[in-house]
Amino acid sequence: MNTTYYLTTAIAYPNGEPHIGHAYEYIATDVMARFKRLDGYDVRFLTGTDEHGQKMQQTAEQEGISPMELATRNADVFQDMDDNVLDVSYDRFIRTTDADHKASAQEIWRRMEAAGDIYLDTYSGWYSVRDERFFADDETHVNDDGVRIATETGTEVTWTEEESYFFRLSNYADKLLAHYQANPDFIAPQTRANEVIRFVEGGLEDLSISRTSFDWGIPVPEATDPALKTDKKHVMYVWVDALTNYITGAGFPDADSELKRYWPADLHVIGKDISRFHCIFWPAFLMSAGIELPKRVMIHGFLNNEGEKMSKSLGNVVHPAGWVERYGLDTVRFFLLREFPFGADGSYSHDGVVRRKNADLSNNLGNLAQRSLSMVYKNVDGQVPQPGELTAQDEQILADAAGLLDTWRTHFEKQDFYRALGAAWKVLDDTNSYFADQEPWVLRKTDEARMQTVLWVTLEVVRRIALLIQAVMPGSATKLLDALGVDASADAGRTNASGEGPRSYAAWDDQLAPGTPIAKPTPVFPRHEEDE
RNA sequence: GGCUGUGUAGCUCAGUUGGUGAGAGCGCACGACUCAUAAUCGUGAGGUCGGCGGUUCAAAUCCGCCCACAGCUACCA
Repeated sequence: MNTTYYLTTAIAYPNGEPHIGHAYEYIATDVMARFKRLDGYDVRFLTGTDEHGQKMQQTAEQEGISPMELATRNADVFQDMDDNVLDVSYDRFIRTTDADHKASAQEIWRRMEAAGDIYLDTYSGWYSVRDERFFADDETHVNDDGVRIATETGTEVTWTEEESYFFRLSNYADKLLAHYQANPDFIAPQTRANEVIRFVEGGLEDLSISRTSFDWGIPVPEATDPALKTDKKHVMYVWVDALTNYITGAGFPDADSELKRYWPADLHVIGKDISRFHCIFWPAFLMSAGIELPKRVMIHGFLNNEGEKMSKSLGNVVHPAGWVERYGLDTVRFFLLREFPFGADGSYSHDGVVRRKNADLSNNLGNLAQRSLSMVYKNVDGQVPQPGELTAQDEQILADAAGLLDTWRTHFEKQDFYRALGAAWKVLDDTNSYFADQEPWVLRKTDEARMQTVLWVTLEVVRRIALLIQAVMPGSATKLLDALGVDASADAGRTNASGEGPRSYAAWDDQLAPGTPIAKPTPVFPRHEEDE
């Protein structure tokens, strides 16, 4: 059995249209999943939607449909984006309304209760009767008439107390800090880890983890401890429910599940807005329930539109489908990972995307493949050339390309797609220099054997690059490998079948065989054309 | 306010434990080539390394202060 690799995206709260920020997270996680599959791991990739909560219930009521109907409609939008727009290779699209998830969430609750970490008390806060929800202190203000109102909705709020179950988060600050210290890669990037650590060092308050004011949620299981009994009907406060999806996806609580081997998760990929929930609440819940902790939480940044936040009011929200239609899926996937470090905020613009597409994809990679394959097609009888004795320059560029897999493995361990791609494109730069320096179009007339060597070396570099970028641009990479005459195997990282065969990383050192037929090449990465 | 971090060529950024005359990519200018998707290759442009002061034989790299910007400062997800 191969080593397992279990990774997840955050589950989306499907109360609106997905935007490019959602796509960013799904694409990055997909690239990670594909890379690991190509590298022979037994991968499980989970994504999905977080469907409970008061807001969903209210929206459904406004629309005159059931919460489940609303949730299904919106979950379908996200799943459709994964399937038909972004080509996300998830293994399961989990919904928090799935039956096995309900059982899972109730079981982790029972275990936290059994650990003595749950008690009954009252939750108090500023409550808006009109909005039927609580507001945090800083979400309210006192208006000119001396009335406290919710800033967001402008409705009056009153100090209200509601029965609620609490989780003894305050007991876990020291344990969490010890865990962070012992596992320096648990939270990345470092700057986010610092924020989390400082926060925990400041002390943790217990957490309200149930509500009675609405019922669109997973029911809190019957208490076993008499002190926890109540007549009121509680549903789980959303974070216990939502976070638990990650273990549901690994078969919890079924001890015999074949999915059990995937836990603990290797990687949770999330946005910076929910780092606290994943780096503090989630590990505390798991510690309480006696479940192993995930190995790493990678926190990515947000995307800005030409330096400005995306917002509906500015009208600059980018929808993934529109981008994919305009630039092409592989360009979008490449751009998002190549343009800025994962973990830092990024800024995108039309010009930026086009620059990457033309300079990196069409010119640097696409044209290198096209010029070398064209020469092979025209001058070597349409088959992979026969290399002769290799010069120091040949050896150098081949060695640089050969080293990329280890470079990628190192960078991917930290989800540093930016540097991984940078390293690959450095080799492409050098290969273009090599090609120009060797002048195979001159050798064609002066030294055909040498020309064949140069072309073979170039094709070998392109083959390795193509193998690597299957993870990032599965469609284009497949075309490239087709053009090189590499036998098809599996599906560019979409499934675990990609871990073997001539297109897997197991075949990294299987050089192109001279004599293999090469078809007449056509450009794999056309330049950007704007239809105006 | 507190905490954390950032501030290096037009743009995006690299710059290990302080030490060859401060770098890359993109964009730009000029030149070369013609196999190739008007692609590619070479050269250049001379940036007080945010500011001031200090430590040192020597600092972008250490210390102090200041300025600017960003993030975090708990229960909407």
